[in-house]
Amino acid sequence: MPRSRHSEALRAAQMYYLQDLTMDAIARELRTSRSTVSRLLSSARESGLVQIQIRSPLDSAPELERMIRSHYGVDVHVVPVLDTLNEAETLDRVATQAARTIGPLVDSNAIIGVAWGATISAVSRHLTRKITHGSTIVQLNGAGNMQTTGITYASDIMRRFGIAYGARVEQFPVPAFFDHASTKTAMWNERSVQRVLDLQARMSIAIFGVGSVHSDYPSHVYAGGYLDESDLNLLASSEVVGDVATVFFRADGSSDGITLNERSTGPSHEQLRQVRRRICVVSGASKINGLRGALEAGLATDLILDEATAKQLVSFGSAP
Amino acid sequence: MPRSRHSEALRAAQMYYLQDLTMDAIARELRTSRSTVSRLLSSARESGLVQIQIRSPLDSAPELERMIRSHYGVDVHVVPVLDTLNEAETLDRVATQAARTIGPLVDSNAIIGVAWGATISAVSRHLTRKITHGSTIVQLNGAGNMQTTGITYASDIMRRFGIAYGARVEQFPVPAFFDHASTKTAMWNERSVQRVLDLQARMSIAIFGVGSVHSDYPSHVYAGGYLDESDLNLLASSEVVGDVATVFFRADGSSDGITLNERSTGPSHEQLRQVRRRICVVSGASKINGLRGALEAGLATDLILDEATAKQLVSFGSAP
DNA sequence: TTCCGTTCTGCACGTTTGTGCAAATTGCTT
DNA sequence: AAGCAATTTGCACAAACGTGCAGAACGGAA
Repeated sequence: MPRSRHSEALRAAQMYYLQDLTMDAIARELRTSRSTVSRLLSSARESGLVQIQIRSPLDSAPELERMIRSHYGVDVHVVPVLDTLNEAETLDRVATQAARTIGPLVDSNAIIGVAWGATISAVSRHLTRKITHGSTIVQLNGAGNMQTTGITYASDIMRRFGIAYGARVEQFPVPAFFDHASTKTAMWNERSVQRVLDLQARMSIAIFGVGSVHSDYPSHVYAGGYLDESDLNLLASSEVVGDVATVFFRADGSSDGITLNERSTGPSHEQLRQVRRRICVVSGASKINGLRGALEAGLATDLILDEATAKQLVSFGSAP
Repeated sequence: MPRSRHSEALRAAQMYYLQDLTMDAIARELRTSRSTVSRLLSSARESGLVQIQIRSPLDSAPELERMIRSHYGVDVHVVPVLDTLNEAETLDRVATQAARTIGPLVDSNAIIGVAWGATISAVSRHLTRKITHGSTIVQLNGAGNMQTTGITYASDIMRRFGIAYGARVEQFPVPAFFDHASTKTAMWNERSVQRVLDLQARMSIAIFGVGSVHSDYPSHVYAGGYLDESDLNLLASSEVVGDVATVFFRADGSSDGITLNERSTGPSHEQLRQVRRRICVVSGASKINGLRGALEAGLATDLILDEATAKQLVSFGSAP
């Protein structure tokens, strides 16, 4: 972090990536050891000084991407992963690639809405740093539940985003679901809450996963003590297939008349669709139902998902 | 270039650069050998699929860059090079970095004006591929001289630019200087020439070096049989310090009354200054006089130069 | 100044990556 | 179908790279 180290890292990065010198040659010019140069380059990469991106010309994008793109109208990034890998490993790789894909989209003065959940948590752990000015990270939905405040879990995610982009972090200190819709109405008039809602209304980027009701690997929302027995029955009887930021929808993307949403703290689908860039990260084919619903609802503009799930999506999609 | 190889390269690049797998792991997933993966990655880099760039946040840009930027109002990229290296090696490194710096600036449908000379020739040899559509490379000034047509030399440069960006190439088949201004006037009315002039008028990017009269290592223009004895005397008596694309200027940037310019085929300074992005590449401190003149004339918006020359520029600049 | 905790450095080693070469494959021609 | 030239592959080796560790350098606090 000291100034001269930073500028040495810049020099080293220029020589390595722009002039194709070996670390050895750079070490000699910088009068230091090769291992130091290796470390300088690591830090240049980590601090976002070196940006590596992959631009796949649309016309050479694989079949899979083209089909999903044309069917759902989203910008799609399929993460190549062997179908045989376990869920945890797949998640890790999707998250790594998602973090790197998001990086270039973040700009100065952006307001970035971030949901919480296993997927986004994994993404937050792989973010690479990029210096921006005046950016804000805003939490999309409350995280408290009946047993715990859930605050640390969600706030760790938020904090990691904040650090990566040098952004201010705005938490949303409310439960995930209110017990009574009237409490929500009351809270929504509180000025502290309104500040957060106002930021959400001005988001330029939203980042979220999806929850799926019939997932082998149930989302936090369905398993973590956020909903009680009667709530779960309610979901079943409303034909809910999944959620985005704790707001539920059916297979056709509709969400009207799902009473639980009146007690949820996430942004309504209508509001979410106002956001210019809405990035959905999905790992694991068991989320396919939730994912399809979210896409039908038009919640995402960008979709990052593993190859196996992408294949599922296409095989369903071709016979609607 | 075959389709499947291209998409294998894309997969490999995603796994390597976006998921941090080793080549070994990628080889296993792709059911091929590690060396093939190594080659796939090379081709992904060469074909411009992988873009590596270095974004130096302005506030941490080294002293040197800030001073030049504020003094001359150009966007400057100082290439770190030991002051002790010989000219040829310095040129090679400046050219490599220049080529990589130019890459990201080239877009589809761009019209790119390219001058010729030792510096730009070196740059052309280091270009990395980037696929664009509908771009055009247009030669800025004629290359013929009294002994040879100069065509192959200049056209090699042009061709390399064309290949790198998948662009159409428009040569400018005229001598560097006419013997008589009247011939130029006549030629300028030819439709074949007008097509080129029209393209030049619509350039979005211009790329050029500078010639310097008092360079140890004189430019092609001053040594290559383009000018005769009396021309050189003419330059001396007009206090010319250098040229850009065979159009001459004095130390203060002025070029009025330099009669040789009336016979030159390069774009007038006035015309050049219309171009949105004007990239000047300079290697070697002996070009300092020409460079200062070019900057005074406001010919460049972007300057790429080696560190030693940058230091010279600053030390002059601070005592104008 | 001396002490101690922290950060940085270079070494040595193991890992990862690039590349010349011969064999295998591909694509085209006859 | 067979032949041939051009390309691609895997091997084996050499070059380049990352990192744990011990010692050096640094930066306060006493």
